[in-house]
Amino acid sequence: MQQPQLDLRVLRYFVAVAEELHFGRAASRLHIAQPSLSVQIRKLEHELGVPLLIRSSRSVELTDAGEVLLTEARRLLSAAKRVVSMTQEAASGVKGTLIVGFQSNAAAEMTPRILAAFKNNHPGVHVQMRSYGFSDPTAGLADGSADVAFVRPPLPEAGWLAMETLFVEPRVLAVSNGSHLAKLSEVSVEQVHDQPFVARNAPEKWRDFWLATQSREGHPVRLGTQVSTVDECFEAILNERGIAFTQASTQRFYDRPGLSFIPVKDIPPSTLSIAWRTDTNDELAREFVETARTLATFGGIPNVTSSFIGDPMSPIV
Amino acid sequence: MQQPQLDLRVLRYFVAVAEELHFGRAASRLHIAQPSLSVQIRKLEHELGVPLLIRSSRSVELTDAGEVLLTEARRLLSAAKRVVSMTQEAASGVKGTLIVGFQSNAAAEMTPRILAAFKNNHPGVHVQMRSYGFSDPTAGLADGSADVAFVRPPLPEAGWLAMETLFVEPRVLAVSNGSHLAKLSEVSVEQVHDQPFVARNAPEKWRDFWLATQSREGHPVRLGTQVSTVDECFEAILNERGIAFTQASTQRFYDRPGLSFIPVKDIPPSTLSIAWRTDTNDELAREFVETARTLATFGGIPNVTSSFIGDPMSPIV
DNA sequence: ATTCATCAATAGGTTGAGGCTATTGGATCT
DNA sequence: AGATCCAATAGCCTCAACCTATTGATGAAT
Repeated sequence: MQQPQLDLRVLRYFVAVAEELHFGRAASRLHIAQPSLSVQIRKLEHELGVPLLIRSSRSVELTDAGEVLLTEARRLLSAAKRVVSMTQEAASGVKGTLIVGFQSNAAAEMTPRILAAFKNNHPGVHVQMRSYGFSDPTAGLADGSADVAFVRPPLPEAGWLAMETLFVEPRVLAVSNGSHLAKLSEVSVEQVHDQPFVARNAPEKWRDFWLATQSREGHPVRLGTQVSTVDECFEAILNERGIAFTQASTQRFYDRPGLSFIPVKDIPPSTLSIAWRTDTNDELAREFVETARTLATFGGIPNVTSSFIGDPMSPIV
Repeated sequence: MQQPQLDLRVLRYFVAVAEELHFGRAASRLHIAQPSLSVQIRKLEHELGVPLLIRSSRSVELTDAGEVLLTEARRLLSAAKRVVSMTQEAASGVKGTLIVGFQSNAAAEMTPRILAAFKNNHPGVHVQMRSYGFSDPTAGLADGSADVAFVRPPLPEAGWLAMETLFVEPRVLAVSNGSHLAKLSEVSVEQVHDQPFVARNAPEKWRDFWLATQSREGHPVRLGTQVSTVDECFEAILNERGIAFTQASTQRFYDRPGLSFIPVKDIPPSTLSIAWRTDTNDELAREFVETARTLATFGGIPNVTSSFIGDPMSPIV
């Protein structure tokens, strides 16, 4: 069976019914007859293969799936409206919108600089940052919900995906202060072979990279809690449900009482890249990448920053 | 004329044409005849009141509006697909998604705590943070693109909007190091009457709050650059295009070489609230608010706490 | 210059999705 | 039991969206 093709009109119908919880009132609000509405809703349920409403001849109520659809339908409908007005605005000269996906601390200290530089060169362009959890290492590129993203390889191979390295930083070990490791000034991977690790709930390749399976010489990993975001990850570590590797910059963004970060001797670093889709030909995305590249090349990462102070951050254009 | 009602099917048609730049090929990809497609696209253009394609008998190309619509249409279509699968998942027991809107530094140091606590109590719920610029002080609540948001009053009055204070913090003055004000350890509003201010590109009430027009005793404001985001704001300040008031926590999140933050004697503080829609009855949003409230009450942040210690910050609603 | 090839637009016919009214049938309240 | 409320069903009708065939415009080739 093929994926059902939603129809916004039907979605509007559904929202009306879900809000009124009464077919008759909803129908009159929509200026159609009640039977037509009943039929449409029934077709919608059939198409989705999911009951959305629990009907009795006395009352109508939403199922759990109905609740979800109500929220999402409203969102989709207002997004649709926005598409219309954005298109109309574009015709009268307004610029566009760029959605920047990221995970955890994005490009660390470089983030605001890149954003500032880009916005400086593109006034009138809306830029929106969106965070993504571990389950999508492409930070929204995969499903098209972001135009450009700060990512950390390895990503799944895909023809439509292009990326460029912005910087590389070491990975460190995050442990709770209660751990006997907390006092060490450095550890090796071997030293933590037997420790339980907090595992990222993510595609295998990416998950394994953060578990550093490559550096364990076949030694199996003891798994602790599964987590989907950085916050959950540190929460788990604080609760002593495991330890984890993370990029060094995390320390500056997520440090909190009870956590220690320890340099690791023999683990490959993490790369922070800027990524985009090659199949969309998005002018704004390209220029964002351009800005990021320039800043990475000449603006450098935190410790290089000082050399950047005398430089008035020359507009890039 | 009423707002045009998009039809996703037509949007798919448009995407096909825009990708192929050829009506015949697009039509065969869509398994319909070329004339039908021509008609539909023409109707779409007419409905939007915007030419999307430049046709000659030899070639087809996109207008600027067409480019925008292509990007947005793709996004909308994949959002629609996601709605379908989310609904279907919901029927088989998976939790939901919560979108948290915010501006600049959200709830400052409290943000990760709230997120961590919420995710801890609701494993399986996807939480996505979305940043918004100054133009929407409701951080996505107004247009339904966020379920719950960290906001800074004053917001426009609206029946569907509810909020609760999480904490209050002083406002400070941000100036470039080059300014003669930079060395002062404190300023009064009167002292900066004649300085040009960076103005937030936002609804009047909000813009005026941040210009502190209330505290200027009728003294008019000299306007500097207009900005839409915090990044732009500080960029403008660095370039000496004006100075600005901002909440104290900004200092800890956006500090960068060249910027100074100065306490202000006689200016009301800024409130950070959690806000949500009352007309959606969103269970997850309610519980997020609950989590935030608990943390604000019992887990307050050290350095901010002092500013509201005397005030038990009675929940509103 | 004339012909040919290509491709979008137009013309005109057909069909089914989505609308309507009238009615049924199940449930609750009196 | 009867009255009332409300969603579902039945059966008809209309028009939007599709089809095929053709036109007309434009660039390339002879």
